[in-house]
Amino acid sequence: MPKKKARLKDIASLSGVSIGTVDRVLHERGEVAEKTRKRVLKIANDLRYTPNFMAQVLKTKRPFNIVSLLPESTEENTFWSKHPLGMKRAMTELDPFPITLTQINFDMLDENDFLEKTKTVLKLHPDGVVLAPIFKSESISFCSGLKRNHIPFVFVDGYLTETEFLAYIGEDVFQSGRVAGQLINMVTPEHKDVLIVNIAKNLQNIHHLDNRTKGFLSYFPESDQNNGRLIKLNIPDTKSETIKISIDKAFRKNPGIASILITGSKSYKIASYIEAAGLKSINVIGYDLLDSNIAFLKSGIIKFLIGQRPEEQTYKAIKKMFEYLSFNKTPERMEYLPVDVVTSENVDFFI
Amino acid sequence: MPKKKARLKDIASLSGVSIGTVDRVLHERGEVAEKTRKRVLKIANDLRYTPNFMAQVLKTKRPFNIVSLLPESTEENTFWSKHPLGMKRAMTELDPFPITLTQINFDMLDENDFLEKTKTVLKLHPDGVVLAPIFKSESISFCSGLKRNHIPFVFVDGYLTETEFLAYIGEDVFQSGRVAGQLINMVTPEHKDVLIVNIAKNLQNIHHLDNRTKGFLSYFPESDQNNGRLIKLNIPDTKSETIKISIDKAFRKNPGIASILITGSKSYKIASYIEAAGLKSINVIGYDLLDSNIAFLKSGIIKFLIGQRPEEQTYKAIKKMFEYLSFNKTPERMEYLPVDVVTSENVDFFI
DNA sequence: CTGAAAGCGCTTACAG
DNA sequence: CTGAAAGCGCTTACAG
Repeated sequence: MPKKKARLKDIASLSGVSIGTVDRVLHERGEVAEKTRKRVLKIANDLRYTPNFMAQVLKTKRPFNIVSLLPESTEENTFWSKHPLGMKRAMTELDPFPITLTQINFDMLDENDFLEKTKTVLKLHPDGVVLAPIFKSESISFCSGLKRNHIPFVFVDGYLTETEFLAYIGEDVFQSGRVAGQLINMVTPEHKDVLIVNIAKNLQNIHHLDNRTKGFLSYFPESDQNNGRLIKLNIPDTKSETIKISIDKAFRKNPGIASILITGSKSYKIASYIEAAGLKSINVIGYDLLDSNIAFLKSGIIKFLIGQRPEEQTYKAIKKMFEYLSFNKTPERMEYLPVDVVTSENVDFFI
Repeated sequence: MPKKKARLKDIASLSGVSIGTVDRVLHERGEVAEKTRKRVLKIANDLRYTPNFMAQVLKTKRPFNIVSLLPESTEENTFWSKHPLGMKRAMTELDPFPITLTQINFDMLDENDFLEKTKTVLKLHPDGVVLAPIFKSESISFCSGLKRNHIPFVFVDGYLTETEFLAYIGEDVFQSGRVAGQLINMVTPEHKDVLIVNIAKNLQNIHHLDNRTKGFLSYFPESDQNNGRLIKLNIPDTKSETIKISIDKAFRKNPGIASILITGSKSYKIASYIEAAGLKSINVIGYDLLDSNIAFLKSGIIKFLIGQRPEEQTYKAIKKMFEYLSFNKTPERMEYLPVDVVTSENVDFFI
């Protein structure tokens, strides 16, 4: 069974031609008599020829340059701090291959900065681009530019159906909302209310969070448990003071609240309020394994965090782009990573 | 920054020697004047030389033979059906390299069969072995035989501290018990009881399940919630009839039971009973994503399944063994895979 | 339309 | 102790 691999040489000698001719046939470079072609093809097939990968790579020296365009991680928003790690891991694995990666970051609160950075990317003449399409219309026009230049691109974190992206690697946002719905439903006592909190400064985030909220709400009609109310609260600001005031008000209006879902990654801000207010019996559920969230998970204020494997997103994005460029391997277009349910007892495995 | 990689040739010309000499220095094959050695080493260092992986593999043709020794998947126990898939995935990725894998399976209810199969393994003169040490004393003596023959071995599913294994990839069994404890604690109403069920035919399994049970129980003293009792039930048989009788009895004796933990992979057997008895409000929590368990998860009878990524265990075992054999890369010795919390809403991502 | 040859970077056996 | 050369399997430019 582990019979030796056939080589060009084997095909050549069996077909009575030189390896040059065999290669021409196999690579469809033409200039081969039809009769020869057929014969060679048949023998290659019979021998189940597959090229020796090592020799191929050793020989073809064309280097590919990948450029990533992602939001920069800030103190206010550390969600994006994991993404570079995934790219680093991918690049380490791909070290033997002739590829380079240039990482460009933009300010996710500033569309003009994004526009600037797209120009920087184009100037680098990338062979492939990995990006997070935070700003919708700006991203669409950037992607159509890439398309015009025949530069393939892979999305992480979100995707735009308006563009011809090579692949998307990331969360199934709607479904991650449903998972939150199910978890909240399990831990909320009957007839108690649930508060759904959106904290978002800009429109882009709101769109994303809306999808989660839709998924979350979609869980409930089917469920026979829990008849409490689902109360939505939008907080258009990330300041602790604003948050405190909003939540205070919500609690006063709705004394039946037993659980809170935070649709974005800032659950630590709510948890911090809950802790200060001594509301230990409230179930807090949020998203993303930020250090500050994990601290509240471990101290018991946050019951569940839902993870979306940011590091794996970029890791896979780089790998897929590489395989596409180097070996013409067309990737699975939509790859939804698992929605991880994380508690204080299993969180250590995820960090 | 992506400056071109240094080659032997570069080092050779800078040191004023031939590439043969450079190679001798770098591989510590001796027969080099100390002065030359030092000079070459310094230059190699300055150039940050790392060998071209592709060229190395292309040249060194020594094939490595890995043998796996795992329980066979049976109709009664499909847990082991995922493990071959992980090995297959690893082998597909490693297709370009000269390795072979021979899979040997044994009957996990028959120690004599295991002993027979260990002989088969040795006869294959493997360069490395991947095994699940189900039978403790038999595995220990087999492993010491491997050791004597300088054959490295990697454990999956469990490990034996008595042996000099190269690596373990698998669950943190105790911690997976704690995760179960936490989940049960979250969904069990106050003052209600929890039933812990061990279903095991043979001693080996009991040992494994005991560790989970210990982890499970360890969760409770710390918790301030839930003051119900924790009732243990051992069922020394996997027949549905025996199970029915045992559970019936447990329920009659303890009407306060609100939740059931099954410490092994056979929660579908309990779920089937619960469904038939119409006990919809009982929380059932079990382990492992067997098809039959997943069916009950989706139908709502099982609330949580805890997954241990069996496929990833063997995938990583093969990869680590390969990297050790081919590139002398000593792996992380203990690799605990994440304890996955799986519900009906996120299960599809895991299969 | 086809073949012979050089060369990718490394390893190894051989000659000196 | 050191160098020159062959060869792993493939690709590519060149000669005919």
